[in-house]
Amino acid sequence: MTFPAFQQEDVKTDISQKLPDQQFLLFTTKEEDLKTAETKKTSRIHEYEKENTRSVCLLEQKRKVVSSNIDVPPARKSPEELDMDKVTAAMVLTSLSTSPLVRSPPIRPNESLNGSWKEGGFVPSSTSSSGYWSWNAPSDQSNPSTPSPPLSADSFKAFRTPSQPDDGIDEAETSNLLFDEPIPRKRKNSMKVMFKCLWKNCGKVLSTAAGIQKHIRTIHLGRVGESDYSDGEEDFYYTEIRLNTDSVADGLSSLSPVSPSLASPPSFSTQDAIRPETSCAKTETKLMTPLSRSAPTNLYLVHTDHAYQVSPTHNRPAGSGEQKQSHTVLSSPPRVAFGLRKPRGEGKKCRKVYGMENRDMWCTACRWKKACQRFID
DNA sequence: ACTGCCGGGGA
DNA sequence: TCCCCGGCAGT
Repeated sequence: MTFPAFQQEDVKTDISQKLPDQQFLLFTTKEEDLKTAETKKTSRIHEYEKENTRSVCLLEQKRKVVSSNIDVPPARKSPEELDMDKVTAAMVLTSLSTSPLVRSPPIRPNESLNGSWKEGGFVPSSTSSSGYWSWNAPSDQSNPSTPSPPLSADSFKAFRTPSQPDDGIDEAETSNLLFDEPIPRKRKNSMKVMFKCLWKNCGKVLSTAAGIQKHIRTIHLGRVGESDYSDGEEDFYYTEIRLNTDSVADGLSSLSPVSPSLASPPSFSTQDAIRPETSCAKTETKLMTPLSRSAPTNLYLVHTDHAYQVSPTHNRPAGSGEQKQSHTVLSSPPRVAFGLRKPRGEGKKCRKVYGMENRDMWCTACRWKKACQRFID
């Protein structure tokens, strides 16, 4: 019987994303279960990305392959393992039935079409000891050196080894959701309101507004001790989504980040925001020091629109004396942490407008190599 | 390489 | 205070 095996495996995989490690340990009995789940998830994510670029025609082919694989017998297990897995599955299913997140968001459909989003693919950080799960880090973490083979029906077949009977079902269904095709096997179709964190490369989805606010405060704003404090502005950074409880992926695809700059409300200039983003993501999985946690550059950039400035220097007037501090006070990532240097102005300045030959037409500041006062950004 | 501009220093 | 410029960082 294949289906139970699929369920328990799949569930365990999802659980590994949704619960802190300590809790997850309650549900699993073996360390290799953790590893297997992680590995599978990673490769599945990889596969999903590829899949999105595929045509509907290919999907049809794939579904055939998948359906033929559903009957493949599951990996052989000893009777004890099976019993243990049954117990595990029962516990997990019971737990999930009360959990807001039934399925993890395996992919955001447009992600593969956009480089900057792709950079922050979903990778479960189940190895984190911080107690949070998150999607972060580049998606090709699974195998950076070897690109995935071009996808064909054959490659799908190869991908679905008998030890992974779950992937076929899971993926076929996700494909249906992504491409808005009728779903053969319907689960209950209740809608659920979730809240998605819109901080770039985060995408955390929680069931309550309070939860997402707390997430933003603790993870992105670094307000650890003041969990109940709210300045009322977090709602700029999460969005309400409605989704089928049988697939979070569907919900996420419905709010697909058409353009990263549009989708992420704190619309930082992307160049400035992307790099710090990775460091921000890292802080979730690493030991959080006050410095590393509190000052992704995007926070610095945000503060012009919102009061999210966390940097201790945020009350200073723009200008004097900040640059050197970022070098001397901070030891590790020298500048990325605090975007202390004022973002370079986009517009043309006197130098560009008048040229070097008309230097006398420049504003005083430009002549003195100071911040232009005539063409202020 | 070009550009914007911070930080420092001379007059 | 005015003015200049070395040097850093973004494009």
